[in-house]
Amino acid sequence: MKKLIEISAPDFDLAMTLDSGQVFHWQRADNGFLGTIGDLPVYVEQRSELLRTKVASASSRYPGNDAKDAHATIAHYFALDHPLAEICASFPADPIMTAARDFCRGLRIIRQPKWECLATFICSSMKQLAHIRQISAALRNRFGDQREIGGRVLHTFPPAQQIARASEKQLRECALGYRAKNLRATAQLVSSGECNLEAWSGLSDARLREHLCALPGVGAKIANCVMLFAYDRLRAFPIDVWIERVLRRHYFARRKKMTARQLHEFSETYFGEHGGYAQQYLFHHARTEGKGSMSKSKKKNCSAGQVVRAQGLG
DNA sequence: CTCCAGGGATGAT
DNA sequence: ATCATCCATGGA
Repeated sequence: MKKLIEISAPDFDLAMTLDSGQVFHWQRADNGFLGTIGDLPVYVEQRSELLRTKVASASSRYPGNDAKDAHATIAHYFALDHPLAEICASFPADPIMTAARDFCRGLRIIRQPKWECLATFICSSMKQLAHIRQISAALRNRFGDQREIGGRVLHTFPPAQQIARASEKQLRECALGYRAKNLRATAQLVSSGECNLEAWSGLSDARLREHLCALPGVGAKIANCVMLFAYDRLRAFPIDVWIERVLRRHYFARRKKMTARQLHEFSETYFGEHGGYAQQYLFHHARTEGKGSMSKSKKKNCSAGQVVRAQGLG
């Protein structure tokens, strides 16, 4: 049996959110998406400002059921409580940011389970989205628990304990390559209790980043992704090659010799208290715009005209 | 500071 | 069918 739950979701674009490179396991099904939220298998589709969701009912994980619990779980996961209008209003008003903001209307930074997010982004290093999806699916299928919904089988993301006792060879069979060692080592730190991801919620941004960067396979970029996508640190500003390109091309077109350090300092101050949202919008816009008819050379010519003036920053 | 391994999908020829 | 390109971390 399934339970149908409707959730009011104004100012939300489900498909864009799930396709913006922050989460990698949702699969299209019927008119919506199938995936897990922690232990809970979920089907979700969007009808304008309404989410129609189905969850397996009478599950042992939801004793006494409650659609109410599932409703809260789903609304929290998709961060429907983030004040999107305020967040967008806090962005700097330059042309690049404004274009990204208009393009990404309804895109939200979701709240992922901490271990799942950390593990997935350790696997993401030097990989493209399509490939990260495959790694995530392979790990789930091999090490996760089965959950059934609507006659389909999904898999939960395997707990740290499960990854910790897998062999490096088994992990490499999930196409992890050199990341297998890092993922396994981090899983062991987490499952042993030496690193308590939940307890880190209480740390300041700077301390949290330090703790994350101390884990094998985690550098500044991945630490910022985990802070943004799992710890609700909306200021965290991950800089990958796409964002670096955006910054150099549009914000520093005239200054050739910006070091990575200078770019970090600029992005931390310039984009403000919701810099992570700004980053996600710039990222998704840059990756998605003109996918289709426009050739590369045309794209280049197009964007060359839109250089943001230095504005006395940095 | 610079250089580079690493590996599989995806795009170009 | 082969070749080039994409990419974060960590160590030399």
